[in-house]
Amino acid sequence: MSESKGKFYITTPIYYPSSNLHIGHTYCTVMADAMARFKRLCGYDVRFLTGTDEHGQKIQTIAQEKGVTPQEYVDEVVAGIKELWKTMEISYDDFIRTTEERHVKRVQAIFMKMYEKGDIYKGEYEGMYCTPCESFWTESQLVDGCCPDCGRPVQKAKEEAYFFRLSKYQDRLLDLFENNPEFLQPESRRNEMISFVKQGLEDLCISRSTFDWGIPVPIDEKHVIYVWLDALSNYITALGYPDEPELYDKYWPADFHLVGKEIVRFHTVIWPAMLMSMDLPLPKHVLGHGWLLLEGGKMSKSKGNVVDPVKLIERYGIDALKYFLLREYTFGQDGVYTNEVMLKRINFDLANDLGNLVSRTASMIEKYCGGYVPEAATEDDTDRDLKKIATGAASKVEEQMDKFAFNMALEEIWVLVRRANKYIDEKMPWVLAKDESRKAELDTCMHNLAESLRIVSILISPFMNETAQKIRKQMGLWYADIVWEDAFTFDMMNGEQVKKGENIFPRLDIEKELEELEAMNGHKEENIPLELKPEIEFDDFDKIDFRVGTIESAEKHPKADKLLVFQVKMGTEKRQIISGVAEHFTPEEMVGKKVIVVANLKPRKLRGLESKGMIIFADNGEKLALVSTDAEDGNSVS
RNA sequence: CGCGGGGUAGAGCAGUUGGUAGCUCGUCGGGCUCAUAACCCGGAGGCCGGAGGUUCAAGUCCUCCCUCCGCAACCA
Repeated sequence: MSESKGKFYITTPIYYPSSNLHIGHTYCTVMADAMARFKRLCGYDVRFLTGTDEHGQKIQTIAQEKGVTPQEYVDEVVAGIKELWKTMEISYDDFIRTTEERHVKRVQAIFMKMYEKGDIYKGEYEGMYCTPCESFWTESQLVDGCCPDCGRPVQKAKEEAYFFRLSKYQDRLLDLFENNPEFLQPESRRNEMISFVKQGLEDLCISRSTFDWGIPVPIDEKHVIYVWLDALSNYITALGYPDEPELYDKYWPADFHLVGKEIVRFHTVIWPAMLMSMDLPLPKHVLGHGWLLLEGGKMSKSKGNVVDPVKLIERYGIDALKYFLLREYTFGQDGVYTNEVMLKRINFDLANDLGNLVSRTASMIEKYCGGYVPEAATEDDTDRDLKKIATGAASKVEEQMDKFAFNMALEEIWVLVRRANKYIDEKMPWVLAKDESRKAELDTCMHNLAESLRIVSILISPFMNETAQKIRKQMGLWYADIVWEDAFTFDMMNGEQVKKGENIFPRLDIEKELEELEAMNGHKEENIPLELKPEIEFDDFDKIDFRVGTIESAEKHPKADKLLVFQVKMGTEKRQIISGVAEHFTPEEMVGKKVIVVANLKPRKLRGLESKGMIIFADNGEKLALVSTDAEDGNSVS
């Protein structure tokens, strides 16, 4: 019985169930899971938390569109997420949902703590308001100057709201970043946050009254608490803070918050400030990991290029996917996902190196030793070298895992796998087997290979539990639990019955798999309804006056990279229209083109220049295309 | 002068505190036959984005420039 080396509390973000999760989410969760399993194996008292962030306007809106209650909607999505984690053997200790009673009441308690501290005050929130939707929007959320939901115009409006004195903690936050370089990694993110805080922090609006799918503000039931305040609290409400603090006392502060780079700001500015306000200890580390990108750029649902982890798991197994994600990418940096990269990893590392090693070892022990692991009887330099690498691997893995360098940790294990393959070639057991006088050497060789695989099975178990078990089964180690310390010791095996089984990772025909994966993506069902904005009346449409225009000249906006300034002729009238298309078109190629213009759009200034109207473009989510016509300019379009 | 990160062999990437430039894949040649056409060895292939500077010594430190990518601003 090994005594605990201390506690280890690790978290993933709680995911927003506005749609199904994609491979980017599983990437983060797989890393957290691997770390949790590793620490448990090393003897830490681990707590691994994940969950879902279920409040907010977006959820409410989606539920409305689907004609269900928000609760019904999130229940369904969350069931799917839990199912996915089960399939992936994610070993979380707790799964928190922000709609759970335990969370709701504790967030209210947290709000009151901050309120009593004097850090929350009532003020006025000013923004763009859409009356029919009862929604506030920021300038940047507006689509064509109108409500992004219903497309109707918005007005400036004020409403009562509660604010958190974030500005008060500016200096302490800066101090945190500058004096505790360990707090936020990687360093590039830390630099970003330092400059962000230096720009000055404004107080944060932490209540909303335009929708009600959230946790009510305890002192004012008309308001619900801002989703980020709600969501960030999960890391301590799940531990029972403040009313049942047993787990809290044991595990807080968190050792690691694992988060995506897009939410680093919330976890390293708002969250610590909240904790400071409550006089609670801060998390020890926040790690911002990178994104998995596709060749075209970011993964997003609207582009329809989301990689579905479930399909990959069904086809290649959970361990292959986990191995690939952890081995291929460097923590903290973005990585590019392609099917080909994944297939190559699986084939070269898992099938060729590890799978084949297990296969050849098992079959030789069966063939040369009657299926039982013999004792070592001799030792030469080659044997010593193998043993050295085998027994030294565990501490190298520990070293890399301390840095969250999953890819390097796995690489260290594969140094051993490759060494063992090489060992076979050096020893040439098939030659030894033909010479009765060299039986001792042959035994040693088989013994050492079995030992190497025993150690490999321990080392990979946090990353690929299923595979570890398969190897142990074939090596006759079914009777023993996996114990980390055993990875430091050689010569533990003697007489185990080896039984060659199925190939643990069958070799893939990459060309063929690529085609089939491609086909799976291409074979979308026919006639899937598009995701559209809410239906409009003919009257709404009729309000728009489309006209044909000829672009007479075009130039870059002097003060903005993304804008082009066009002079457009529409029949008798010439006017200036600005479009955010500089990334897609050069000014030169636009001159002379005939385009469709929304001619009666309210004029607006863009970075100092007036734009009267808007030019229509087609957008596939990635690239814009001209919507052109050969009609005469000035013609109306309807 | 908004903030930040990159540019290293055909591709994808490592290169800690400055000391002979590495890994995986591909490619060419060889070995082996226990094994999943797998495994092992060897070769070719780099002005480490460019130009200056510091140093006995620079991929690594400093300055400037070119270029790509995020964020921010902005996309009527």
